[in-house]
Amino acid sequence: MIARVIVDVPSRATDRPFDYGIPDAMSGWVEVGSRVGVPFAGRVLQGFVIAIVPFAEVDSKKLKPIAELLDHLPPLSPDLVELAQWISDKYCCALTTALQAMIPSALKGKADSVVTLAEEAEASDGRLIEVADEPWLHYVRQSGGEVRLALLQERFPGAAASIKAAIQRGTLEERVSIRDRLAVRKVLTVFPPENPAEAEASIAAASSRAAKQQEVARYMLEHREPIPLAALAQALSMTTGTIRGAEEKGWILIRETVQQRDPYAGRGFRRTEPLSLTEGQQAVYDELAEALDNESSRVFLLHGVTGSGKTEVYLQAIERCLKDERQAIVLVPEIALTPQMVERFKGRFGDSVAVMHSRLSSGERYDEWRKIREGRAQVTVGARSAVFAPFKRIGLIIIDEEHESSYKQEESPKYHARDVAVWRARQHNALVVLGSATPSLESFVAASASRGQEADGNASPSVKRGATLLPMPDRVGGRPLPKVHLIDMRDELKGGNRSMFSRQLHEALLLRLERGEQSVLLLNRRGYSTFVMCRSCGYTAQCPHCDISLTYHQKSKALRCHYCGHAEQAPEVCPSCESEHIRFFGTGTQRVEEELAKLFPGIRVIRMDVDTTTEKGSHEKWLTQFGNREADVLLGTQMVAKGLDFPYVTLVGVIAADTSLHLPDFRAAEKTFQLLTQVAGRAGRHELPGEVVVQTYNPEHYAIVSSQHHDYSSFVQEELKHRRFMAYPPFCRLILVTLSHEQLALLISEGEKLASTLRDLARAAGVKSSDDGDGSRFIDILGPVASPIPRMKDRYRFQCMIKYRGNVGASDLLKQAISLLSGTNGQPPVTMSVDVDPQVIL
DNA sequence: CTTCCGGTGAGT
DNA sequence: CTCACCGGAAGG
Repeated sequence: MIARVIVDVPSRATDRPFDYGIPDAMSGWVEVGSRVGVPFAGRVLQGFVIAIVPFAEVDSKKLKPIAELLDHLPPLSPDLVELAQWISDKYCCALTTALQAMIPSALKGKADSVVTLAEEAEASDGRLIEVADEPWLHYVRQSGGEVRLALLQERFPGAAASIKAAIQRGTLEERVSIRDRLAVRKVLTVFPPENPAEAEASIAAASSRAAKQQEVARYMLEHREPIPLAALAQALSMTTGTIRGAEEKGWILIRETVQQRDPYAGRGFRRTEPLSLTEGQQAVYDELAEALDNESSRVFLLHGVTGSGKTEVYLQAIERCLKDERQAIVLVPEIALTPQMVERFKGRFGDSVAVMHSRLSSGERYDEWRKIREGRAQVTVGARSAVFAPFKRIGLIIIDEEHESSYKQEESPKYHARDVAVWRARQHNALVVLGSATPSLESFVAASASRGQEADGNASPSVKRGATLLPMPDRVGGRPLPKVHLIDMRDELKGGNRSMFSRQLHEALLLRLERGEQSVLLLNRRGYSTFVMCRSCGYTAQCPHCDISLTYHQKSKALRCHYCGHAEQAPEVCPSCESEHIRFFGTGTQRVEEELAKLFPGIRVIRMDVDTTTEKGSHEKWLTQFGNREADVLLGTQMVAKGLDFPYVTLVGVIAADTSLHLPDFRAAEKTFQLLTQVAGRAGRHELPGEVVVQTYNPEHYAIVSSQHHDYSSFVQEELKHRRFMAYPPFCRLILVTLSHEQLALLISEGEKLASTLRDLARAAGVKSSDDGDGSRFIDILGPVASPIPRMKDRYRFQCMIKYRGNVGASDLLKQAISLLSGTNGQPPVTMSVDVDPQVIL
């Protein structure tokens, strides 16, 4: 049989299967989804088997055998391979890129050479025959005649030529293989003896000299449970030597065992029982349960206001799914994946939960992944990439806060977890449940269309239909949504208040301090940043490699570029006009913190932003402190808006609601509405009633007014009008192509070429190029224009936007156009990055 | 994306 | 005749 392999070279030329023979020793082990090492262009590369076929496409002379099989259990299953193919097609990326995205990074092996000293090189007296006095040769001999080539090169940097010569001559034999970045963690573990009766007799017969060793043996006979060597030594306060002594006498066993890194080890999760559901929850649950029983793939949009108890519905639906021996995936936005959230799932489903998020080390993530792969977990809670969890039989995929833009991956493969989930669910006849208090317009339109309640008569036919809307309009326990006060900051200024706190917010904060209640303050950070500006000439510090302002880091007193990492010393005087009035504007949150300290002496503030949460576990630490009421105010950026649930929070303040409103992104209003609604939902979730104060300069804007009244549907009506008028999603779809090159002129001409080729192809396919507003199909190619960041890492950037509606084969046209581009004779080629359904247009 | 290979031209 | 360098094609 022949294995068709995708090699790990992410370029267009190699993005196709290559055939390899399966050696007899591996037959039966190599499967679709296996990870293998294969010879390719004179080296060994990692690859994935995507098919096993009886005949090769090339003649057998060219065919080479697979060099090695990298795992016992294939890391991917045939359904994931199929999914990868869909992703590579839909999101225009190399198949290997999609495949790689599905496995933990610990498994991304790189080729590594091991050199062995050939036997002929040694004479009978042990002296080396060929090159006697090379120091590296002695080193190889000392290491048992075998050593990693990389290590040898590292130890003997000057010996490259002589090592190479030795390999060519055959003195050294080179063997190439793929080494994983990380193996399972092994630990020495003590076991009770195989034959307890025999051991017991032997212990009794032993002299009193080995008292300590006898103690070890008796302990193991009594407890019976395997225990890590180090832990036992500590428990009995002795050294491991004593325990090893007991092993030598045959009283106990010491073996290497695979240790599971459990990031949540030693943390007790209080077991919870299903709560009784409210009427609203029950109705939703019933519908999900029935759909689960039908075992056909469906998509539900669970539109529940904040505090309506969506999580309990998820938990019970999962329970139902598990009873049926099917597994469940829960996706949560990265920043909402708080210990609180994890606790709810661990508390209900215990050890059968695997947790996956970016704050785990790569080893921890690998172990959680294996827990799923080996069938020891039935539920996974994780960020975006958990949609690829290697379960065998998925019954349910839940996407909480489905509107979050973090479900879109910004690097290749630029997939949207929501779309991947829908596709994967179809493979498994599983349900997708999209949950949100503020659904994305795309999902909402898809769900309304299927219900026959047209959200808009002209909703695009390209919008996927067939989602079922499940509304949950009431909060659990009949608690009212918090009252939202809009404060017009223009009036504050007129009234002579130049502080960043309105009088009302000031008073509200004071009241919480008096009552000992807590407040959450949100700084809508987009628009603020930490930059340097000269107050006399207006100079701002720019990155020399990217067209972007440098950010100021207070700790290191340095200026840094976010995009390329360039760093320089912060200047003392303006480099342009030599004025001393150069100012460093700190993060917005820093400024707010300072002002709070000034206005409310003794106030305890926890500040959460990129500066204070980069350290591992810091995020968690702050939230625990706040939960323990060790602070009065939790101040932060978007991360304080999501998923937090603290009973003593009765005030939410939004310092400036509109900083995100006027960004040049068609989703600006939607993002603002979502953020305000989410953060308002943090107040008054328990017994104490909540209050929200929103400061704004645009109190009439529909996004702000709708959020004041918690009125999703009027926001949607208004926003859909704008989107339709401007022909933006969900009334069309977008593909953003970014081109970059060192040379501006070449970049522009290549960009023009791409755009005109695309236009020609579209015309030839008979698709009209403008939107008639009647919902019919069209494809429009905009640009090329300079990207929002026109230069990054010394490369200029231009972009084309493809806007289309209906089944026009847009990505096929694009792929065709890219392949038609005639090289750049002599110059390095223009790099192109394709973003299908981009979330951030900025 | 690397590596290989054949072609060229300068150097021994 | 050898060697370094380059550009283009192939990689199973």
